[in-house]
Amino acid sequence: MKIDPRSHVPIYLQIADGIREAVAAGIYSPGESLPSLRVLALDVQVNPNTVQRAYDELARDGLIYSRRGKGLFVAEQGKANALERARKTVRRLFDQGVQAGHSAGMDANDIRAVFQASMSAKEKQ
Amino acid sequence: MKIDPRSHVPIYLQIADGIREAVAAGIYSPGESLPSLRVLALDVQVNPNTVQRAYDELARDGLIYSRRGKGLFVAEQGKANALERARKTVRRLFDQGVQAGHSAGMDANDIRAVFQASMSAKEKQ
Amino acid sequence: MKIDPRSHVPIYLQIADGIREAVAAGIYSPGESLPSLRVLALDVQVNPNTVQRAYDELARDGLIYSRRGKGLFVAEQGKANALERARKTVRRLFDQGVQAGHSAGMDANDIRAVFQASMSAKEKQ
Amino acid sequence: MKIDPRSHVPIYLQIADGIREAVAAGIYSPGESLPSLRVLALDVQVNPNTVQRAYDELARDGLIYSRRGKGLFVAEQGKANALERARKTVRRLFDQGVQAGHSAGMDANDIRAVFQASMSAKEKQ
DNA sequence: GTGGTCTAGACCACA
DNA sequence: GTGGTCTAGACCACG
Repeated sequence: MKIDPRSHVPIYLQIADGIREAVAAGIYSPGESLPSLRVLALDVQVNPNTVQRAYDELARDGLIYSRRGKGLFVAEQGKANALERARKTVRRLFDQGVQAGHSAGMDANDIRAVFQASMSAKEKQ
Repeated sequence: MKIDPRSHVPIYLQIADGIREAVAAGIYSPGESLPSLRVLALDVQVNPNTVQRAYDELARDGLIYSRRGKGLFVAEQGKANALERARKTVRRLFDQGVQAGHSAGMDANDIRAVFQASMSAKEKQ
Repeated sequence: MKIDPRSHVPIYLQIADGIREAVAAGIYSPGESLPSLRVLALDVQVNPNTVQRAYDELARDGLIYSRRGKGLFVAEQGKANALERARKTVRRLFDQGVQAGHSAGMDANDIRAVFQASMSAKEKQ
Repeated sequence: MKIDPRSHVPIYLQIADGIREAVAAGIYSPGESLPSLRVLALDVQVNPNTVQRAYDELARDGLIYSRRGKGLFVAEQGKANALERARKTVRRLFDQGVQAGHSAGMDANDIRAVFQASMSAKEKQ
């Protein structure tokens, strides 16, 4: 997982989003255990409190749950849940972009062109 | 201009973005004067200092300039500047959306479908 | 005289400085009359109050004096006065530049090089 | 850092310039943390908001960056950035001085003499 | 009237 | 503890 400590997006959210995406993409499956607080904290080089906050966020969403003394696990509905949420995130970002372009006087074709450029850039990666 | 005081986006940025879009869309033209600090503050129901910070942001970007005792004016290159910036904002949002979808395991068609939905929703407004 | 309404330097100071330099350079001589408020205001396209403030500034410095009903005149010591002041202004600007360069870790040769560049640029005009 | 509250240069700019020079001179190095808002505010005897505005200025220039909850840090390109900017500041001041002298009828030798005096005065400090 | 700076003090998010 | 935002209200410079 890539963490950018200079980003204005809080680190705990970057971590939570990274895990959400990993679950949605099937990298972690329902029932499977997640990296422990300390392991993940070492991995991404942040304070364990920060990782804790990320896991709290995910638990509140019902994406993961903890079993005392056993660790953290992906919930049964975790993957569907994460996918649904990812789709909403994408939709929200697109809505914002479309709205911003529209407000600035761009027409539908202008906006579509920008989207195509964005898709092409991604495919070339 | 619509301001959402509960948004996580700072009010001063919401105001700055609103003006930027207005300039990009030609609502305010180069050389024209903008609403005074106090007038806009009353209009959007915030403290004049907050409006000033928004105008400050725009002045630093070269979108507007101030003449003490006279008021605030749209810079000559203001419209081009704002359009350019709006385009970049749209592109950044789309890039983020595409990236988020991709990370969550959505394929290009999934992502395109979400974009289409977003465009359709906008057109229906 | 060139006035830049977008400059952060107040217009009345730009006008006062312009006249000071003109007197120092001998464009206006002691005993000679200066353009009237209204004429100068029309010339540089500003409010007569602003020109008045510039003339006030100059009168306080003893560079010019007014004769009621007759107009404004350059004082006897005006040219020497203005030259002395110009020299001080130049010295102050150079002192600031030298100080700024020094504080930023530039050595004497670095600073001299910048000065030479500045002189060369002026000569080429 | 020396702050002159009676100067016409706003306090926040005096602070920003002081930090810029310190970075250019290598007193603070890339990656290193800067004094916290509150500490610096106590140090220079001004309101923390004023210090924040200074840091804001520097962050917008890319000289420093902030990490909420952690502190303020010198950017990787901070030193080069600051040096470049310092050079421009020196050049601007010299240009202004040369221009002022020229407008007042001083010739190149007069102007050079003032510069030499300025350099000598600095060396004697 | 205009914009610009500064203070005091509040509250929030983050680590 | 850190930085970030906002308000209220003061005072100044300018035109």
